[in-house]
Amino acid sequence: MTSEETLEQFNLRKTKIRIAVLDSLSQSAVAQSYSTMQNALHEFDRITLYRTLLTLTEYGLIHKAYEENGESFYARCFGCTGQLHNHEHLHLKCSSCGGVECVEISDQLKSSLAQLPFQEINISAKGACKACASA
Amino acid sequence: MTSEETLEQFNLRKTKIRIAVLDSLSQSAVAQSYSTMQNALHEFDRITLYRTLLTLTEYGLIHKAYEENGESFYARCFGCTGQLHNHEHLHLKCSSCGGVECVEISDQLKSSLAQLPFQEINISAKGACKACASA
DNA sequence: TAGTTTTTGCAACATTGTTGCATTTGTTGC
DNA sequence: GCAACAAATGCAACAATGTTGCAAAAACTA
Ligand SMILES: [Mn+2]
Ligand SMILES: [Mn+2]
Ligand SMILES: [Zn+2]
Ligand SMILES: [Zn+2]
Repeated sequence: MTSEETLEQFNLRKTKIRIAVLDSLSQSAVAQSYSTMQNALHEFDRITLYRTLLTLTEYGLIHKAYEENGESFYARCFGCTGQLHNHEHLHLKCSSCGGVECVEISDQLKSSLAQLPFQEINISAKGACKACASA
Repeated sequence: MTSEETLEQFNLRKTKIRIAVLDSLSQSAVAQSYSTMQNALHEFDRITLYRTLLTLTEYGLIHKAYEENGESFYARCFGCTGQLHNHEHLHLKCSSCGGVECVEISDQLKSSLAQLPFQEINISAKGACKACASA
C-alpha cells in the first residue's frame, strides 16, 4: 500500500511532508533519528516535521523506537493503533554504528510480556546490529 | 551503607552534590526526573548536576530509568556495575501521576531476557503505578 | 598544611520541545 | 474547476536540556 493510500485509510490529509515521512520510514530497514529526517527533509520546517511525527505517532502509523540523550529514532509501524502499541519486537541500539533497528523476539518472550498488566511495553537493548555483526 | 561509604567504596570523591544525589535517590521510592532534582538541588549548578549524574551512572550507582520527550528519570542502582546494567526489573511510567517506578518482573520474563544476545536490556511500560492503582 | 588532582561553576553554544498565529494547503460540495 | 471551509504549515518565540572548555574551588594525599 502506498503512503497516500495509507493516509487516506486513516482519514488523514495527504500532505507532502506526511507522504515524504511515511515513504522514507517505509523504505528504511532501520529507524531514523529526528536529525537525520530533518536533514533529509530540509525543505520543510522543523516544527512541521515535529508535528508530523506527533500526528503519525498518534494514529499508529509510526512509533518512536528509541530515545536517548534527547535523540529520538522513529520507525514505521505495522498493525499498530494509536491506542495499542505493544510492539512484539525490541529496539536495538547498535553500539558500533549507532543505528537503531527493530528486532523480532521469541514467542516465549512475547508470552511473558503478554502477562504484564501494562500498556505500551517497549524493550530496548544495546549490542551489534545485523549489519555490524555480520561485518 | 551511607552515601559517603558508597562513594568511598567506589573510589569516588565525596563531594556535596554526589552525596546529595545519592541520598535523595536512595530515599526515594520512585525515580526522579532531572528537573525535580534540579529544583531540589538548586544550590548547585545544573551542569554540575548533569556531570554528577553522568559519573554516578558510569560507576553503576544510579541508572536512567526512563526518558521521554527529553525528560529523564533516574533511580538508585542496586548491584549494578558500569559495565553490566541488565536490570531485572522494568520501568513503569504512570499514566496518571507521571511518576516512574522500578517494578519487579517474573522469573519467566527474566529467563527470557537472559537468552537475548544483547546488553543493557531495558523494559519500559505505561500504566498505573502502585500508588495510583491503590487510590 | 602544602601540593596535586579532581570537581565545580560559569560562559557559551547547539539541539530539541512546545505553543500561538497568520498564511497556505487540502478537501468537499457545487 | 471553483468557492468555502477545515486543517496543516511556516515562522516567531521561548523553555529546557545536552555538551564542552576553562579558571577557580574543593577533595585527597603525603
Ligand atoms: Mn519498532
Ligand atoms: Mn530501575
Ligand atoms: Zn550497527
Ligand atoms: Zn502514579
